[in-house]
Amino acid sequence: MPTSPTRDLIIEKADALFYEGGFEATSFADIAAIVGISRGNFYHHFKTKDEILDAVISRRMTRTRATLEDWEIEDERPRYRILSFVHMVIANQTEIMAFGCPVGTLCSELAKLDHVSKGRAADIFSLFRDWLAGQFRALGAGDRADDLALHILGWSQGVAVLASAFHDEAFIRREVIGITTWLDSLPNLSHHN
Amino acid sequence: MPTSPTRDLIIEKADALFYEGGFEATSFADIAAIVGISRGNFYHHFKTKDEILDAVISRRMTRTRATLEDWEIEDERPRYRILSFVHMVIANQTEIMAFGCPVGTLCSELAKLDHVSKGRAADIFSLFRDWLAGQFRALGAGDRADDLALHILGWSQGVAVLASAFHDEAFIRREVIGITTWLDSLPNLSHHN
DNA sequence: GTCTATAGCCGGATAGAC
DNA sequence: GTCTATCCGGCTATAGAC
Repeated sequence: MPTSPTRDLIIEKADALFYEGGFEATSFADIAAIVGISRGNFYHHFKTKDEILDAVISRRMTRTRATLEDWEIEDERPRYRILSFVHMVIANQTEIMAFGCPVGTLCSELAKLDHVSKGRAADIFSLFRDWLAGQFRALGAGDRADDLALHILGWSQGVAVLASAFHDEAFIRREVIGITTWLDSLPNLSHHN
Repeated sequence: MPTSPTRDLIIEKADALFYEGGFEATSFADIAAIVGISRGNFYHHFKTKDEILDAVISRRMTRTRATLEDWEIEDERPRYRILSFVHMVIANQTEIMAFGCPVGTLCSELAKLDHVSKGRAADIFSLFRDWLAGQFRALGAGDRADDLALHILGWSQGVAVLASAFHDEAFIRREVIGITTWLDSLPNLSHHN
């Protein structure tokens, strides 16, 4: 896969525009205008709009992996690693209240479009899911680890959807406290990690 | 507001198409084709696409109110009324796994489009929210009633998002059991209603 | 690698006959 | 109330000059 500064800039700007305005509603002209190139030049880098989407998803996958690694480096205790995930909804609350979760809303849109890349979008969710399951396993959750991972992933998605619909910061904070309490109350898991 | 069989049919079909394919991705031609009328005739009933969206949201509001009334008639015990809400995600699991929640996905899309009707879409959520809060008040939740309503609404939204991303029926069932258990474990609430 | 110009299509919206 | 015909604009995508 070729790489160039212009290409990278296109992907970066497209990523933001797809998040803020949706994939379908974002046109080549929109991206070209923000990047500062002509529409014609665009096609030197990407032949179709789907190719850009693919590159955007790949970018998000790479960045997600990097974030997960950062969280692992920041704290070796699984409980705090999981809380790093949970606190994302507070760290990004302004964007979430405006545009929802970038992963959840992309999956929802691509599902309705029945787009070929809808599975790849869900793969971003899987990165979080598998990583969270790993942390729950480290906490001694055993076979329940994946269920717990899915549960906390879904919880955060619900927070994002309602935060966007109601623009309610207090709700976000309450739910984050709720998740933290839930985490500490899990039976048979160590409360000291 | 005028009413006619054709107009009603347009709204009904548009409602389904907006849900299954998204608002923006659904064209006048798509709706006209399914309704069985010409595009020109369309404009006799609706002057703009936004007018159709408005009518669709109104239809959903009306139908939601009717559903809430049905749940009240079916059982006078608040706990079972709340469970009627919760079991929607199982009753509609096929559609939810394919297209997500009709309310949540519409709110997400309109938020990104910064559409004038995004607030009206969120009003559908408010119908559920206020009704649920009423049930929690009847359970003796007092000031916490609205928080609990938002919590369970968000929970169901998270289930819908992940059910659609992962197409996982077992996950839906587990979460419904989880909500039921949570409901029964709420402190200071009667467990017999 | 970047540009201009343009093709070709489909979107929403309108006019006017029947 | 329903139709056909049509306009206009924006969209994706292409061709070809520089």
